[in-house]
Amino acid sequence: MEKVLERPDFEEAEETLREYLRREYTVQINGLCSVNYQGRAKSKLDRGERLVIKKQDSALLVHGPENYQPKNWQPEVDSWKVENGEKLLLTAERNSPEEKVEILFERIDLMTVSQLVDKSELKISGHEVDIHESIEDRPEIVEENLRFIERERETPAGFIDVFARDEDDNYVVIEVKRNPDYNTVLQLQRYVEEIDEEFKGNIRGILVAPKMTDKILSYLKERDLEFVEVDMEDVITSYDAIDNSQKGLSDFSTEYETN
Amino acid sequence: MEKVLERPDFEEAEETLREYLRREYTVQINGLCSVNYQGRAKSKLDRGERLVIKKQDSALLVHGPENYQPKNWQPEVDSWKVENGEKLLLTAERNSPEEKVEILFERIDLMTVSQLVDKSELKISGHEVDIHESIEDRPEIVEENLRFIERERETPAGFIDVFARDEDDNYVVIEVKRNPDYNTVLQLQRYVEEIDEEFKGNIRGILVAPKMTDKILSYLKERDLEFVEVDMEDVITSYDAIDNSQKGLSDFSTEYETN
DNA sequence: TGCTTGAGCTCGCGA
DNA sequence: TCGCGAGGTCAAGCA
Repeated sequence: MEKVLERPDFEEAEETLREYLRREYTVQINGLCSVNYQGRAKSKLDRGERLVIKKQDSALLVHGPENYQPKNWQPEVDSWKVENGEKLLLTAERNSPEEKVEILFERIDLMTVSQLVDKSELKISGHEVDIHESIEDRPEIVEENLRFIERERETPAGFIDVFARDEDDNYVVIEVKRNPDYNTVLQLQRYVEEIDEEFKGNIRGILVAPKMTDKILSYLKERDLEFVEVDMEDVITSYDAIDNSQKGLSDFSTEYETN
Repeated sequence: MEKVLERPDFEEAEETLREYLRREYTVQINGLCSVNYQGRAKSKLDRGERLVIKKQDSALLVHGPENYQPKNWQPEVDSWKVENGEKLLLTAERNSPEEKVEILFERIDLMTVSQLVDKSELKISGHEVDIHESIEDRPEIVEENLRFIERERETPAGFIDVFARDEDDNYVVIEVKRNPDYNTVLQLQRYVEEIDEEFKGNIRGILVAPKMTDKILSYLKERDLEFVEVDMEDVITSYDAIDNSQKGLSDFSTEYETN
């Protein structure tokens, strides 16, 4: 840690901010503050104890004691301002869109400065594209004897995810969605209509998704469309587990229930 | 701050976690760690310096040095586990959906515990509902001599935001969207068709939004639908600005450009 | 509890 | 730079 200041006065806090409120540094501030935002919308947050974080790309987060999401934020700040009077006012502005966050500190409990070094990229599997690749590798996930014709086939209504033929040579339009909704159904319907225009015959439409609700299923049935559930277990690529030098530690562990 | 531990060893860190890894406490950890996630998807994040936050509602955030969003997280953790070996392994699980985040610390630079008190609610204006209320109060924002008939009118295609008549007694279907897209256009079209079924005559469809793109505008025109831009300034309610005991401080201030 | 929808969405990709 | 779509979306509101 570059700096750890407990209960700094505003002079010290101001000075520290002036020095480290640029890129390269991560600044964390625990303190009592109120926050105003104006830009795409407008918000006001009265005094409360919060954790303010300025990241190294000038992202600003104001986290309350609860929730995944911050109460206020700014994805990328263009310019900072520090004003020290009876209270300490930190202003973060950005230009596009034009917006501003003002944080007025009445008390600072802790201010830390650090330079986080993190070159690792998050490797993640289970996105929509991974479903695509899975069914491309193994079309039988969707249906036995399914043959691929084309991927990303263009129609006037947009791009069809997968275009195929089944074992009876029917054309099959496949739409892949991780989180399907009503619009997905309408879109699939439009694709089927387009293909029907082009080829006539018995055109099948299949929605491939890892989960489904009864309501969407009924929308599909109303339109003579089909649903095939894909198991995400089949889709997710396996990574090496965390270094397993930790194995056998379970004896030392204790579980805590949170309420 | 309840505790501020610089460079604690794993014994001390483990002990602190066991004591404070329950609700009511906010725990912040700066350290070198790697993170595995498995649940709705699967991810692996190699070693790097990060800020780990456990909030008072048991939300877990793993923030890297950049970005608004955390690299890994868990919205609400049901059970925690701490294992101390060569490294310190923190496991957070939740039941629905079933998923797990494992954080393996190789070094802890700072660990702090606090209890944030924040009873203030965020007051925010500029949501879609605020646009609704504005045009309900002052229909002339959309068009002169527009008369309001009904809000949330049900049709087989869904609920119409605002149903009205213009000065020539034409029926007007209004769809309000903060962030309009192609689906918005299709939806409006379906509403107009439904109303046309019911009433016949000249049915107008208006999309009311604070912003618009050329593409969506052309979709609208293709379907003989209209667009009215609403100024968010007219929509946003004014709150009291931050306490202005700070006025006149600008002389002391300095601006910093972030690269 | 499950489903639907908006979000100051954010973020990444592609034109 | 803008537009589009996905997200481990989250979170609120309502049935």
